[in-house]
Amino acid sequence: MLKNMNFIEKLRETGLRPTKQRVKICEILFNREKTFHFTINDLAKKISEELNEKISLATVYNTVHALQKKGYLKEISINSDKSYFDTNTSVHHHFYDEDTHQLIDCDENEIETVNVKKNITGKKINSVEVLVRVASDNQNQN
Amino acid sequence: MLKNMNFIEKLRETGLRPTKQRVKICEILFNREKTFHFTINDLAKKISEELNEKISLATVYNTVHALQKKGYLKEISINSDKSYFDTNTSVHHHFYDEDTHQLIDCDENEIETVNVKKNITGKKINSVEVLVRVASDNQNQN
DNA sequence: TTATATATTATAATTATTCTAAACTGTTGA
DNA sequence: TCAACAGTTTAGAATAATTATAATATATAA
Repeated sequence: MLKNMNFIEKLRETGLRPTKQRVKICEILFNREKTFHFTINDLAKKISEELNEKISLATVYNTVHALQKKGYLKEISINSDKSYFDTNTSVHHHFYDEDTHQLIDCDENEIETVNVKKNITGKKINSVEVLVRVASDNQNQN
Repeated sequence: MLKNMNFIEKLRETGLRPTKQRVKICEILFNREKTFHFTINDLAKKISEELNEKISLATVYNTVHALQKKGYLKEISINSDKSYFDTNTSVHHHFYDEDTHQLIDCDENEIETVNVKKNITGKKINSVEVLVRVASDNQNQN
């Protein structure tokens, strides 16, 4: 999805009814310049900040999963304890800052194409993704 | 840790009291040829199969986390819904079979060294790991 | 052997997520 | 326009995974 898109039309095209909750969630997720990495909790917090009427947590889960299933959101696994979603749904690589727990997208040219030599018979490769974990260079860290 | 190691001594050296629960868990985890990928659930099940007396689930969590903190186990994130541990603690790459939910270690030579060009000021790279997702090549899959 | 710190245990508490069933809303077509 | 229907939202219950608690047990050092 894209910034300033007509979300009502886009949702309808996608086969999702454009309810006011869904439209609002789409505005929060996709009306921005940069990709957005978030947990359900982050999103719920943002909704309650930006909205007068609240959206039920169950609806937030439903909508995020619906958007994911339709290919507008992608789940990223970093920790087992948190489920991150990414508005950038292309196959791409990430930096993960272990100090701030921030996730940063890599541009295509920032990591060279990964050469996979192994082959598993009867299986095709769906994706090849790199996670680069970084942390403070400071020696005095804990 | 290594197969057929004296776990009592090894635990003591590591600064962990060699209780009979910990020794038993080490035997299950490390007395094997190949690396072991498991969830806490897998491990708890294996314990109850191989052992007459049971080990409390809290102890299983405590022990796995203690071994992880000491560097004998490594956590692998694939899905948010399951927490996998790996007895291979080196930086290495994985194949994940999306059909069977099996995790497979890559040998060093099976994926070429990943060339990371991006640099984040003040941060050092802790690890660079690749996850290759594979699935059945069959067209008739769901 | 005894004192002490650490570990285990059952159970309770917490957290994230999913389920449920009733109320509500968007869409279709008469 | 409006009725009917399917899809959606909602609060709250249910579930699952994990962590906390506090009493009991054990390993270790003196």
